[in-house]
Amino acid sequence: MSTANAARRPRLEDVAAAVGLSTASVSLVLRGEPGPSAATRERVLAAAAGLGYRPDRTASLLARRRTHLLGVPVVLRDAFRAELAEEVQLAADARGYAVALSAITVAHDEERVVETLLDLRCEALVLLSPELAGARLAALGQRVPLVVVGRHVAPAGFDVVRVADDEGVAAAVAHLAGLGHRDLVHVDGADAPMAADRRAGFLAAAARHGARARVVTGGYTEQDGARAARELLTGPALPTAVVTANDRSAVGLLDVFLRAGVRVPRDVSVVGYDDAELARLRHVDLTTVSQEAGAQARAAVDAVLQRLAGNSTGPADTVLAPRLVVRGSTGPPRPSAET
Amino acid sequence: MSTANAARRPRLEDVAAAVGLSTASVSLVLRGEPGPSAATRERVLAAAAGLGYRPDRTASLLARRRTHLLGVPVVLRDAFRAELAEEVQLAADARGYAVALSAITVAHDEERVVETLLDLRCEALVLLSPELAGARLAALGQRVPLVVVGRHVAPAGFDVVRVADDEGVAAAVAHLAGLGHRDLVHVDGADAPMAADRRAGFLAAAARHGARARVVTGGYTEQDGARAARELLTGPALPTAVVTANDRSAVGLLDVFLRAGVRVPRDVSVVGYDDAELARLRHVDLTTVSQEAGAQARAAVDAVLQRLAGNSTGPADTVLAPRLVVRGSTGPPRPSAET
DNA sequence: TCCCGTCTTTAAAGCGCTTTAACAGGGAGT
DNA sequence: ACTCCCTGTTAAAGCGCTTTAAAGACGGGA
Repeated sequence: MSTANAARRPRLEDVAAAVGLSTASVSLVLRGEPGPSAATRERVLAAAAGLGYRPDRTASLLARRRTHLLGVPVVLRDAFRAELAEEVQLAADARGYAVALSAITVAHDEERVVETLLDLRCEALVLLSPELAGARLAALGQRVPLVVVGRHVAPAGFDVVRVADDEGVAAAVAHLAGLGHRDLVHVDGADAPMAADRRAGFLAAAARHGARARVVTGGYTEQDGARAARELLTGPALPTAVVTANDRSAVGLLDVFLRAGVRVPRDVSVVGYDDAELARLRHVDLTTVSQEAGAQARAAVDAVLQRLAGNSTGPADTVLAPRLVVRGSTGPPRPSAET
Repeated sequence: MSTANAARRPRLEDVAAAVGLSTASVSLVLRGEPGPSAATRERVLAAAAGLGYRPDRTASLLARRRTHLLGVPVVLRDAFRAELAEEVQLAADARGYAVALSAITVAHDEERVVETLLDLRCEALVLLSPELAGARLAALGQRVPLVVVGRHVAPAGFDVVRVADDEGVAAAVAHLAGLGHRDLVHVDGADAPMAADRRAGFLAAAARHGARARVVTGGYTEQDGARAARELLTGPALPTAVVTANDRSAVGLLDVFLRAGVRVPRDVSVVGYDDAELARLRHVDLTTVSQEAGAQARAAVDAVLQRLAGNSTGPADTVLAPRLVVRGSTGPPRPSAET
């Protein structure tokens, strides 16, 4: 207890003093860099543990101009994107990167959150279905390694990872057609990202299967699905099956159907999109198209780390295959409802 | 273009050179500290803007041993806590603090997330309904300013902000009793945080109103509510009203009820808890008890900043008043179901 | 004219870590 | 015995900013 006996956080220097070495050696040992001998390593590690030493990330980062931090703006209210963010954190973790999340809110739009994240010195950004205009994305891509997930946009100075949404919806339609459905409705995602792909996939697939196909304007929230459901209920005749633009919309739609006495899947089959956690809930038990959140997250992290390492061979558009997950919300159409 | 014409990020020194001042002055100006004259300020600001200068947070933090960062572990899958996190970010923002979120996942338990956040040099932590044992919380509170939100735990080296859950449930019961309900069920939160308070509040209030009161084991997820609903449906007689431990549970319960042909609120009234976003959805339209997320978040941020400033007058337990939000899921009991 | 107080500005010493270049101290080779 | 080359270790110079103690500038009162 020389001068300061206040419980100061131990520094590298303290560890060095404890073992009678220089801070340089200790630094090497602690980071597992080659150089120090086995005996030295052991002593240092023991001393560090004894002192309860934890490196000061800030200082370390300042010194090496690296942060090993990935920035991810999140919309906390969107369950699927939150799930995706979680997967990104998992994937980043496995590669030795930490993730800083920052919430997009009314007071903090996407642009501002990006700045916050950059101020935290994130080395790269992972944007989940960003709403930023293409030009803004390109500009941002100039500044920092970037990967855009879940949006069909031409890669320009950044990478894109997404799922072939048209195929996903096509698989859903094929499934319904296989069950005998001939009158399909798509509650679309209006002008949201990927909505166009899903809509096009629906129309093309329905045509291919010779089914009657209608599109109702929807959106990506439960509200939107509920609204579409009310529209369908007041319309002339219910279709035998509905494919929504995402699971949240499907849940809203289901809810309104149930309240109206429409049984699922007896009266109407419903297919969602995303395979979000809520689709997996036993009481919802929604047939849906999996976006393979884990795979997308891993691909995104890999892409951005490649770019960070400078091994990026030009902007890449990675398109993963979706996967139909059949659950209890789909079944054969009611005989009376056919033709 | 002397040596490095690579687009290096401008430093404080560059700004200083541009205006012919020292870095010290520039630093003062940029932080709005008193000292520099108005004329100087203007010149510096102009130069900084011209160069597109952005301070290096890492270096700044290293130098002043402050980060102005609040750490918040989040469970992204829990919509209400995510909403709370969002409110915390808003509140922190208003007070000049940034928020670092880190996701609690299967691979990253609460304890580990806390370490991650501390490594990022968060100055204080805001824990939203943490699951850590009381002793661990106390230990953590020794290390770093801490506030626990939404958990009824004795403050010990940290502050607690919560809502009077027993009162909230009591208000719900009073509302139902006022409508004429005499046969109530509480689908509780099992052993989750605050569940005991809500359960006790329910029993006490029901007794006060002379209503028949039953408690069914539930939990905080849709699954739990759905399970409880199935249990009620197979039981002897449905109650005329159900109070759940939270909104998610209520939604699961509603869903199962609807599928079983039970109409809400005609056959059964349902009250949730939290006033999460999903309760507000038009098609759910759930009567619920607001936890005043915004107020809790603000109180939490204030408490932890006080503690950080050292003005904390001992551990505080701030208990806010809940507020009943009446929506469409409650109504008078069916005449036939009375008595 | 000189001294002093007020208002600005700055030199320089860190913050805690990384990294580079250089330096001991031994064998091995000649 | 001498040089060469390892291997292991370290002194010292930063990283980009903040902060402190002190120096300048300037005007007013004695």
